[in-house]
Amino acid sequence: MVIAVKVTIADVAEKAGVSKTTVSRILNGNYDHNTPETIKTVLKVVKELEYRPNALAKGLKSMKTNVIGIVLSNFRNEFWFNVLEGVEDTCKDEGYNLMICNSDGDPKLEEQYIKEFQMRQVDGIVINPTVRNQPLYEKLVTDKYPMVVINRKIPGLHANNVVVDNIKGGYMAANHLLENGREHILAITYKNENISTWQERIKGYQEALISNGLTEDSFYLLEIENIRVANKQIKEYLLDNPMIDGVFSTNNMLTLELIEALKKLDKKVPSEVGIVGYDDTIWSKHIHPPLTTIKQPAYDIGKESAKLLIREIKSKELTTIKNIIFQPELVARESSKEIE
Amino acid sequence: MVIAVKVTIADVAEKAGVSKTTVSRILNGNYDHNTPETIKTVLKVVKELEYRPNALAKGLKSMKTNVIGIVLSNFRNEFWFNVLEGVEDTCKDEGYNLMICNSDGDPKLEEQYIKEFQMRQVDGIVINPTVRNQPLYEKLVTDKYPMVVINRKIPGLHANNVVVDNIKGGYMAANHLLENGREHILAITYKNENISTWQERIKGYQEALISNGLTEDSFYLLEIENIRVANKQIKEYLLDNPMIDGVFSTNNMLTLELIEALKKLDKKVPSEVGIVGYDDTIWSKHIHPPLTTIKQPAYDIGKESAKLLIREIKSKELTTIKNIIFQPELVARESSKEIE
DNA sequence: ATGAAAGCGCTAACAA
DNA sequence: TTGTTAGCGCTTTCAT
Repeated sequence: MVIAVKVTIADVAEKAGVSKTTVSRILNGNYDHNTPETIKTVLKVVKELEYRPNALAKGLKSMKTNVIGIVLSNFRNEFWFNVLEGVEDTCKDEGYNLMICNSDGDPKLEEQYIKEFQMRQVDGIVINPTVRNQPLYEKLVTDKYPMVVINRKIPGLHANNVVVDNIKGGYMAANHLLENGREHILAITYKNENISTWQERIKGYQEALISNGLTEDSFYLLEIENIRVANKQIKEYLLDNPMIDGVFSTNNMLTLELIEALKKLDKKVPSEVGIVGYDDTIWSKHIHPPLTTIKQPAYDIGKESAKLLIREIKSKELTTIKNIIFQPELVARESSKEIE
Repeated sequence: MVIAVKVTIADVAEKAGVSKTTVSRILNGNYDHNTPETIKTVLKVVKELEYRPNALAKGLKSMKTNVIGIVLSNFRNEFWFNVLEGVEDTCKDEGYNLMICNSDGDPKLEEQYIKEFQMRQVDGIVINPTVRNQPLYEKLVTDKYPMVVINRKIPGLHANNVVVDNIKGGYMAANHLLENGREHILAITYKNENISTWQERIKGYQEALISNGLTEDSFYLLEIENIRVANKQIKEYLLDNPMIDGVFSTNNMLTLELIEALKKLDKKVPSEVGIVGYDDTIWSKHIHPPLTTIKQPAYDIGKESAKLLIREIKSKELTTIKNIIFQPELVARESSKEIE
């Protein structure tokens, strides 16, 4: 049995009878000035000794780690896993590794994690911002720390941004319900004044109503305090507003609660209430009735975000800030079927 | 505006008028031998300069990074996200950061990722093994590389292992169906000869049938080649075996396909066919009819795995290998309701 | 074509 | 109580 001993470049050099420099050069593909024999022996010794470069030492010299970090605000939503898969795939393709953490929506935690990433000399970060850390984000920008802000907009922040057109998404949802004969459409969203995602989806909803000739009097908006009270809030709202015949849910967790609430109240979908949800989750088409959703290209968002970040990391010159806006898509199913 | 410049311990030392050693000591809490004034000035300068230690340099010295790596085989299953959340929470509590990658079930990729983790001097790894890399796993064990194998057993491998009792899970599922009047119970699983997870769930299913007085003639087993053909395979099987009145699905993705197939065949759940699925996913109780499932404590699995790993990392002496077995739980809902 | 030596930022013996 | 120095494993300039 071989006792595990860490083998360094010096061991390789010694055994191969050359200098560390030579080994380093060969390992890094600077073949140009080396004898074929030297190359061969060195490579052979590397194999024999199972030498693996120490990334720490390498990084210390070059101040590059080939690691990017991602700060998510939530591990409970399928959407983020698809994003993550995209990010991970890009990392694999580009030779990066991925550090991940979960701010859980807490700005303090977010700040701490970002600082840890920086201490670890992570080459750049992808972040779904809590939006409560404006000064921190600003600092990252002025420090020219490679960064991509994802899924949310931070007002006034001059940073790479990858988002989906949420106004459009909201518009499509509400418009679809109107087209299918609904007249009193409720929009359900999380209560959070600062998050562009929710604001925009609601804005789109409002625009759809207006462009269909309705007025502000026809806006029905329910803001959920948090997921735990969602069910209760929704039931109460629907009881107080029995005219509601269509619901646009801006979040897939809330959609599940909505369905639950409707079932409890014995309101039939779609005959009495039509539903459009957000995010075409894996279960959307399997629930009863199959759910009409606004689909977001989560995987591509992740993929492009990481690509954008790595592009910025690699480019020596100043890269211009880039703004990628993906388009949502309506997937029509039974839950929003036309009222006969 | 301040130009971003990386400030090192030397900068702090100089500005504070002390040596690097002193700064280092104070930063690491070795206050014991320092003047209160020294401490105060140093800390003040650290603040002013916004000094952040370079984790690379630190790690190079100590050969410890306070990073653990996790190798998942799948980013598409809610189960893993709950596991991940548990891991991440433990990391946060214990001051570790997390690197993540996705082997996607590919042994080659898995091996590459593990080696990368090692090059990065990751302190330890959590892995859901592809099971096709036996020599690699053995080597990690003999090298005493801190590791926790999760969710699957590797035969003969003397490593920390955190799993759920899958035999019990399979048993509970089948037994529950029998208790509720089902007589011809199909078990659906992925075709993969080597994965303990599937084998054990099927074993439990068989044990349940036998202990209920049935014989091997009553075993109905469908092995799915891959998720894309699942629907087709299931439909064909059910057509060929119309006596099936109960189905145990060993995986939540397959369950969705199963439901789809039953709908297509116009078989009513639970009146004609009773269903028990695996993993109490977020949508289980919302689909139609609400799904009876075998629930696994995914979050706790993640949490305990990371704790176990970090315990091993921190312990100087040889730790004894630990084997944690979680118990599954049956969540009874409508999909398996008794035949009247 | 190859090597010696300096140095990345930090810690820790050892000295003072 | 504090500082000097060596060195973690690697890359890279500058010699040769």
